[in-house]
Amino acid sequence: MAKVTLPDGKTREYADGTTVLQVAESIGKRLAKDSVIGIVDEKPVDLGFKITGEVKLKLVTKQQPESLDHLRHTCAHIMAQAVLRLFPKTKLAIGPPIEDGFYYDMDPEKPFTPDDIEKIDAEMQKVLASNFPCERFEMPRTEAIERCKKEKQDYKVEMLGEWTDDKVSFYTQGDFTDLCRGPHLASTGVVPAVKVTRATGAYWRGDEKNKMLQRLYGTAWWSKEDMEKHLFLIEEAKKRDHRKLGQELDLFSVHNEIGGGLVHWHPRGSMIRHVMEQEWYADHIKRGYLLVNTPHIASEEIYKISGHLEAYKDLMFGAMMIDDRPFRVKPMNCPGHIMIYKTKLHSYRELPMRLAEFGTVYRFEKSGVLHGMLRVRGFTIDDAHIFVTPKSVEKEIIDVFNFAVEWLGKFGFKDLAIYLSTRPEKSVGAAADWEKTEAALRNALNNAGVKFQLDEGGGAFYGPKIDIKVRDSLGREWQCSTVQFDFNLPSEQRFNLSFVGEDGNRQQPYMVHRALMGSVERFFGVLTEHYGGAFPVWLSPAQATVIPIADAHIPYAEAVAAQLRNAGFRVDVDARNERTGHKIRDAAILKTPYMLVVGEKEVAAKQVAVRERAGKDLGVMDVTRFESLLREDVASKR
RNA sequence: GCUGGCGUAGCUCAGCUGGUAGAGCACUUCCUUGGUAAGGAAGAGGUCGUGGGUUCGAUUCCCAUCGCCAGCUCCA
Repeated sequence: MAKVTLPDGKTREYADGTTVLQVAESIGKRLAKDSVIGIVDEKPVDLGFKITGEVKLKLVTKQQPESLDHLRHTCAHIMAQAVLRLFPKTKLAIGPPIEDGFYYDMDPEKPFTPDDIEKIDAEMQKVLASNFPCERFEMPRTEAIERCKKEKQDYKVEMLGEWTDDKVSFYTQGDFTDLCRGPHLASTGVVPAVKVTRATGAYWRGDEKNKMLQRLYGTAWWSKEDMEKHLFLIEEAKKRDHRKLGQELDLFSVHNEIGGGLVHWHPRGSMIRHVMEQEWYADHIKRGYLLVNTPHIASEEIYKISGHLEAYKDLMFGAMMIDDRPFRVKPMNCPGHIMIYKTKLHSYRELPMRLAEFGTVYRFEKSGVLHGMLRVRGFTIDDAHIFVTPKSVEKEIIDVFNFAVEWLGKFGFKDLAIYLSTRPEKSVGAAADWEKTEAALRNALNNAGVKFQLDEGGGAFYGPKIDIKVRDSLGREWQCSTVQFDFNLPSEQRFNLSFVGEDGNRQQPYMVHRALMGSVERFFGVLTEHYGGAFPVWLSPAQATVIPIADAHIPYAEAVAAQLRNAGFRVDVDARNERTGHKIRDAAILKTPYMLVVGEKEVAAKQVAVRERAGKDLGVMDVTRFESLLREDVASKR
């Protein structure tokens, strides 16, 4: 007798060897139809799994999000099956489900072309149509190694050699068999919607020392509509790509002749940056930060002291000789701020001392990682270094964290991912200090009630950090804010910083490195995608465009613009010899928040006809009335 | 850096198997003075990323190189 306990606590009895599917059928037709796999005693199993003895059973149905993982896992196998049919000599590596889809890493004789992808996709449809049952069988691991050797599946042999299980499982679906832990869908025909999306390279086991394999990506869903929706969202995301918008909206450019990863801010982009910087300065001054400015190059000597040459060398541009001394372009702003701190003796009463700067740094990033404004070689950090007594470091860290959250909120970033990043491989300082400071950051976050994830080994070389990441339109996470705890640079072995304590003795301060935006370039890129280029009024490079209907109305348009500019707003006049519709369209494409149409009637009444960028007509109003409308928008960061 | 793809006018792109280039938008001029997402006409604009090679001849084929794109690795 098999005794099955269901999630609701009820127990049912079946004959030994009853399958999971049969149990589902005994409960309800609908349940049986929607069940994808079973979970027996916490272990996922196929629907065909035969139950014996006393077990707990949970059925995973299509309605549960995790069922998609199993669908996609089976799809990875179906894709591999299609590939082997078309390219029999392909060697298979691994094929897991991922967010929104799956991939399979493989080693074909020739890399896949876009044409191959279509063929593979078509072949997959045939596999679906055949509705092969996915059948599990087991064999001893040693036997499995022999089998895979015979089939020349080198990567499977390698994996099997490393496993310790005595028995391993395979799955067969029609003409295809693959080593796999399972579970799988009952048959290939169960898959309603699947598509191969792209092929790229990927290192075997993610290690760049290993061979580069071909990774085929695919996506799969429980309905065609879900897949269409997903593909549509991807298309929409492409429209928001900051590189595309950067060109369309005339925000920035990058030039071959000057070099990759070196961003040129155009007037419209620079205006947005300027507004952000002004806001930033005001917020920092309000919180007692002190503004500083430091040079872009420095003698190597300083980077020996800081440890950059030791731990950060690969990311620094090469040395240039000046007066027979090697100099470097700065990769970080901390040494300069530290030197300012060191110019005099400080009392504990002065701390925390917060030195802030928009510091432009240059880092040598490998050419393949450069990406618009999000990954560049020269960028400006909205940097600050806070010199703080050990006693108040935890409070300062929380203050900074809250400052960062408030700052991101101003730009509509509410969905944040927070990480605690611990000691990296290349690091300086004693292990005990690392443990102590990691614990301090953890405490600070816990005490503030912040939920966070751990990023093992993701810290800076001089200390652990708290990172806040935001998502771009393609779902990629980008690090913006960072709060870093540094006990290394102030130490005797480095810059030997001190302050005079209450007892009159010299003590060593801690440092907090922090940035709210991280890189201004990256932040701007993410922001552009976030708003889809439709910047809120307070940030928009042009807040309104005055559109005279005919040449006769140009003087009045200029007068309106002058009045608004006088009031502190950014206003253009479109005096081109074009029809009104044309000018409206162009302003809409540039996503200018307001269009002020002025013709004969407006000139006579001394008014403007206001239209929003999305098309809404706000009617005719006095210029002063429009002025207060703008003022409200700016004040509320709309 | 690695694997694959791409690189034609300011932008978006056409150009089959080799015979030195085309469209739309943008730009300039003229006509038009037009009321809420493209008024009309004419003109100008390219050593087809760069350097080699094959060929009587290369934007087209081959090699190298640079850049961009998708990922991998790495990272703010």
